[in-house]
Amino acid sequence: MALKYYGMARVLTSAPGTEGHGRMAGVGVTIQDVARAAGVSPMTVSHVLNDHPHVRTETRERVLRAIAELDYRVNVAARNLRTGRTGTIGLAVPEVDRPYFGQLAAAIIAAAARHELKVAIEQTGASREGELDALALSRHRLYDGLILSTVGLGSADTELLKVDHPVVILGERIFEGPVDHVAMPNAEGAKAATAHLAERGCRRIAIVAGRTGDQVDVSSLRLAGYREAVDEAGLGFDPALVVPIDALTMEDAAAAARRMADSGLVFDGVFCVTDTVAIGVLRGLADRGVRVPGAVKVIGFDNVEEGAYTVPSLSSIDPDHALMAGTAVELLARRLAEKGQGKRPEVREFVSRWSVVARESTGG
Amino acid sequence: MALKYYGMARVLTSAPGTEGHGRMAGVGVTIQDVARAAGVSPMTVSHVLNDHPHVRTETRERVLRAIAELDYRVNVAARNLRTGRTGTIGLAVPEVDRPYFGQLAAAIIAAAARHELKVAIEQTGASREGELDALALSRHRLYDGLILSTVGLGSADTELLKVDHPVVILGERIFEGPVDHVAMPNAEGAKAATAHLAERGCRRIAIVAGRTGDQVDVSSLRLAGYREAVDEAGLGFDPALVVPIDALTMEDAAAAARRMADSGLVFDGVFCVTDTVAIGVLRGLADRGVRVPGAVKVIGFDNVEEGAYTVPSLSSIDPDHALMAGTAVELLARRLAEKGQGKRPEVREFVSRWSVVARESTGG
DNA sequence: TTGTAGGCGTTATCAG
DNA sequence: CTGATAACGCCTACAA
Repeated sequence: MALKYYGMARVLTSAPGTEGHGRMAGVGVTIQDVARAAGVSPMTVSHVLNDHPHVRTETRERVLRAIAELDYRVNVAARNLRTGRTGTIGLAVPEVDRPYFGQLAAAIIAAAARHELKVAIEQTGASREGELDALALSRHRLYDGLILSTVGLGSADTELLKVDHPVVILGERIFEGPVDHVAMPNAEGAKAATAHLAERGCRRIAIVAGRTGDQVDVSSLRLAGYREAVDEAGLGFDPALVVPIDALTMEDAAAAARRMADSGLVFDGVFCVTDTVAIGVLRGLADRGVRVPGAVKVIGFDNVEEGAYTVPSLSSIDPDHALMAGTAVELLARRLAEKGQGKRPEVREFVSRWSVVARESTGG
Repeated sequence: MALKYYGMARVLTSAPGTEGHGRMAGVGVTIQDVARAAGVSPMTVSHVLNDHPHVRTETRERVLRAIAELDYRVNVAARNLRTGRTGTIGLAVPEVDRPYFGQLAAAIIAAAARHELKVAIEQTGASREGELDALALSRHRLYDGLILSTVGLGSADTELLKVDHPVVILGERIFEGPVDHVAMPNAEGAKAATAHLAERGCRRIAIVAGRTGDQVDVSSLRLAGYREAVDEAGLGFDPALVVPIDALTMEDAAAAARRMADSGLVFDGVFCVTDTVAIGVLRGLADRGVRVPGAVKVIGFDNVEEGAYTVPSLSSIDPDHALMAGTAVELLARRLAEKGQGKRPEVREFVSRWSVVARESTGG
């Protein structure tokens, strides 16, 4: 279907300019050099660098001047070694190129900045090993702590989470885990989404979800909410309306929707376990000429930004990302502060709030 | 338009389990401890760690056993300090939550992994200061090198790029810059996109672009390509068809499209400077009941994954992200290898290839 | 094949 | 208010 013409790649190289790359400022300048230039001891420079209070203003200014002149930069590695901290937290997500995780990462970065923490993003590839790798990395003292957006780890892996640095699990809930976690209102949100479809008149509501294994993955948790809502609405649960897909991607979702339409399955509503899935479903239904919301109503979960711009625009459950991100960072920062104070307080769990965002896809 | 109901957030805390968080393995274990346990010198352990060849297999095994038993982890900070390298490159992008940059980041991470490099993602907020910050950070020796996706820096800032670590500029082209860069085929791609619209019968082709300032920003470069195509197709350039938006976001783009429809502007094709913009435009046109591709044809630039799933699906220019990402990392890795060898070879420039991806939005 | 000495650049501690 | 001393944990260079 997609037609392509090609243009050529090209590589150009140019000779080094005569302006020359002379001496680069700031290379290898140490705190010692600054101290010498300012006529003080290295310690004093360090004090200035770290905003210690007991430095005469005049001395401080002399030091700052020397720093500027020499274009001095602290060597972070040395500081990290000495202090045992890096000022960086890790964020492990399945894939940065999925809208939801991209938006989550942005929110976490913003929240971390408020705590003067930097964020390094790891990709776990949505696999158990990837997640374990991320855990290992922070054990290498690369990060002061880790925010882990799990999908691969299950309740069975709780032992592995007993590491010596703070970890906050984000997204799913690992029951009885030994670490803090920030969870989505998975069941409640899914229930609300499904109920919303029922209110809008749907009687045969399908759910498109990932294959459910462990009971703590998104799909299982949201499927549970779906079932509750279906029961409460008195619609009766029909297994044929549960449509499994291999990966929660637009591609798989679109294919599933086409199959649903082709198979003659009767349905007038679809709860998609994720907005990404919903976008795929919208596309799949369009491929078969199924009108949304006329013939079928669709709702997703995550309230991804793109959802406001699809045609029709996508109804969704908003789990308040900013709140989740902020809380995750907050919990981690608190643990970091507790470090060394020997405190070993209770495990904290935060379940975010949710809201139904009704847009065109449910006849909003 | 968007209706909301709310659910409540809740915080649960549980007492610390009696299973206890006893002694955590691996805390503060150093190479010395391992050496002692294995009955060798610390150096031997280091040799094993770094896969040096001259270690007897039996010794190596003894060491590995000790490492496993003590759950030893190298202290990365110490290693970095000693070696002067971090094994991490920085990637500075405007925002991770824009589809294009998320997908770019994923590609870079994959490419870097092939060179055994880790990637730390910085957000510059699409501002000049943000980009300068990223440059400064790597000067702090936090990263071995930096891939910088510029939008804020202009030709005037080339001086600032003369830093002591490798930098590769990605995306736009900074003319005569002293650093390597990987550029998009901006003008050529834009020209091809516009020509594609003309071939499909469009006579009044509009362009939605950011306000053009410096001549090296995406919008200016792509606008230039647009003009060329319009000229070559003999359509005549009409300034009224150049629609400026403040930010290259879906929101601004949708608003612009609505204004275009409302104002009575006559147009039958739209070249959007970016896929994100195009998605917004599709939405804006839908808001006004303008049929795509019936009444107006639309094409974007970037070939973002989402484009295949919009309704109608979005035609675009594919600049081959994987190739660009791979090349950027390749160039950086080469510079890293050259480091210390005193080589100061010519500046390299790579312009990616492009292809037209024709989908429904241009009547594909 | 293994081990010894020394220092990478910084800051905690404590003394002046 | 300022500074001397001593690590932090590892690896390069060389010696045994």
